[in-house]
Amino acid sequence: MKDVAALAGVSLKTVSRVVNREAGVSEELAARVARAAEQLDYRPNLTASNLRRADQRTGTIGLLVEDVANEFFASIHRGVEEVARERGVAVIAASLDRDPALERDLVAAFASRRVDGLILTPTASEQGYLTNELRSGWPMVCIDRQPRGVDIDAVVTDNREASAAGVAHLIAHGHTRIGFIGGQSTLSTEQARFSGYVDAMAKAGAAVRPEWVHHGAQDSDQAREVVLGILGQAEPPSAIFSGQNLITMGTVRALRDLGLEHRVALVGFDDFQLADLLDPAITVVAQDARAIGHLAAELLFRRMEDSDLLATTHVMPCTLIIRGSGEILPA
Amino acid sequence: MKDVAALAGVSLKTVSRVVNREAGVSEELAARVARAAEQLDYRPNLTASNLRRADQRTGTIGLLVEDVANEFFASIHRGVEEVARERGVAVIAASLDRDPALERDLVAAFASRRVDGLILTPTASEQGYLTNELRSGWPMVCIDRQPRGVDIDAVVTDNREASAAGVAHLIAHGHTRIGFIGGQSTLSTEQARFSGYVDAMAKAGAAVRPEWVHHGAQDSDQAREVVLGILGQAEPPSAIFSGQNLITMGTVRALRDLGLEHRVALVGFDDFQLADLLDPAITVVAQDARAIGHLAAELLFRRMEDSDLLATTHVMPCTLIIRGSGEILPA
DNA sequence: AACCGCCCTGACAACGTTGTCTGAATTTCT
DNA sequence: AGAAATTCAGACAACGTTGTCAGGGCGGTT
Repeated sequence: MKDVAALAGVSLKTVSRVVNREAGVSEELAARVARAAEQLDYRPNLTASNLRRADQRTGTIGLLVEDVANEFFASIHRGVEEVARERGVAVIAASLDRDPALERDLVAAFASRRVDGLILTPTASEQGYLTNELRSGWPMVCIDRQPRGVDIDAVVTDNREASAAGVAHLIAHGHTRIGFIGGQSTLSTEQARFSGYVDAMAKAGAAVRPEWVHHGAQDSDQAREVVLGILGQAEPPSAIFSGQNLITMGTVRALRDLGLEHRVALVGFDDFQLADLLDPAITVVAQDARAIGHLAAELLFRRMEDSDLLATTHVMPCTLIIRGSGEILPA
Repeated sequence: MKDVAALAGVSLKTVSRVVNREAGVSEELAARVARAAEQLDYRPNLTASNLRRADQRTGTIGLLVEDVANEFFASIHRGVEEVARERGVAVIAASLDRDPALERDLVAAFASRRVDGLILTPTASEQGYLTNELRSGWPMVCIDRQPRGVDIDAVVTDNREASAAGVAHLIAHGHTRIGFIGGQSTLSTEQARFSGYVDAMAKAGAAVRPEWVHHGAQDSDQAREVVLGILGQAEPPSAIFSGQNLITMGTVRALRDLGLEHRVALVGFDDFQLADLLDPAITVVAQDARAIGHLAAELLFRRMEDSDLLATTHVMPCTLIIRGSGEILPA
């Protein structure tokens, strides 16, 4: 900037004014400065400008998800990006990999970077450590899972009800022997999805058999192993409800391995690409990940403008997509 | 920091020393400062520290891909993140959506943010606009596509050869009537993949029939329409080579629509989830997206340490994954 | 002709941090 | 015991930018 000022023969402040399109610089001078900037290939230093600037905005928001490569979270990322882009805001994203320690580290790292706001997928068992940051007015929105120990805006799905609806769908097709394969059980989503399963089973007077229930599958392969075990029992379930997209994929693989894909019914939580092209096509309870990203970002920006808003929890609708696997009748 | 210094009864510089774990502060004093920082919930301001710091590093790198929600690019993102995380570096990612203007805007935005380096998926027809940035020593690595008009490190696949191998696989199974469905033809990858198709066809003495070739499919749905048109011709091809993952999915849908999925052979470029569970399972020429991300990030960091390195192009291996759809014999 | 006000422009301090240098206290050496 | 070396701490300027304020020129009004 100093060089530009020298070349244009003006003061630093005038260059600053031109760069920021502030009023009160004669056109002629502005053109001269612009030419000089062009010539020197000048790029304003946003980090320095934020340091001094009144609003202290870095034009950056943070996004912490479980895994940027998981299509559910990648779609959320995309949704967030679309809203941020309209405002010229950049998105720093990172994956938490279900590691509670990483959650705190990355939150601290983002705080150091002074991101203007944070969209967080709660991973640790509770988020009390955020109290100070919140009190200082750092805008924050949680997605997918309800935060614990703090009062933050959240965009979630009614996992319990959606899960119950999925299980009820199986029951409506005559199943009572229904297994449940869930992910990491410390996550509120998993707990809620299991509760929904229990609710639906209870309502139908069906027994929840512990040997048909598994918690803590970490990935597709583990889920596959678990399902193989469950279906290998003397009295296997006639249908399975799976708690997450990767688990559903593992379940599909297990059913294929056993040649049971047309005999055992399956409803999965979360949609995934090509679910409709499998044979049978997979019936799922689907969340609209991109919409979740949109809403979370909108809420975050709203909160950045007005920090006094009350924290509210937004429940996103979930839809049951009927495709075939969930309509297989019991033998 | 001022407050921490006051509370601990030391100077600013001493706090700085403790925060940065510089040698030369007595343990006792360091503990006192640490306590004060803890008490005030102090978070160092990384942007301010970068301003003054000698190396001028922001601890941030930029990643520009076509779409963060596309599983190929999401996996690259993940690979980049893994390498960056080891170094405490954050990744700002954004989607270009094949928009050349956006490419320039986002590069400028990242330059303003002073990201330490940039990983770019070239989208515009040429990257000459980067010359100045490069001369100033801004580390940069291109992925997926060869940049044009500038000399930059690149991590690419030998699309031409890989594509030729895929087509040759179809030819080896007796096909000579092979269609090609490609994406946006301004991209070097698309051109190379088409060239590979032409190579393989020529080598086998098979005719490239323009009515079996389509360029510029933008997404899965468009690809589906195109394939429906091509297979509806009086003399349709007996096999299809598709140039990209979304196009392959669209092609699969079209084949299903026509009930031809077991009659018309298909080999796709790029792997995708569940390709092995479709019926038939889809034979693909696969790139290892995560490995591409790893390598690109490694190269970027290497270049950040030593800016005099010669720009080199790294060609990643590609593997033909045989699953069924590519082994369907012509009628 | 003197005054007022407006329009431009620039000087200067400040943002939160770190690099450099200086100095005081302590230890080690002769 | 005195000199030299070492350790630890702080004062100050600087990073690249913007907010504040002061001032110079110019046109219009009385």
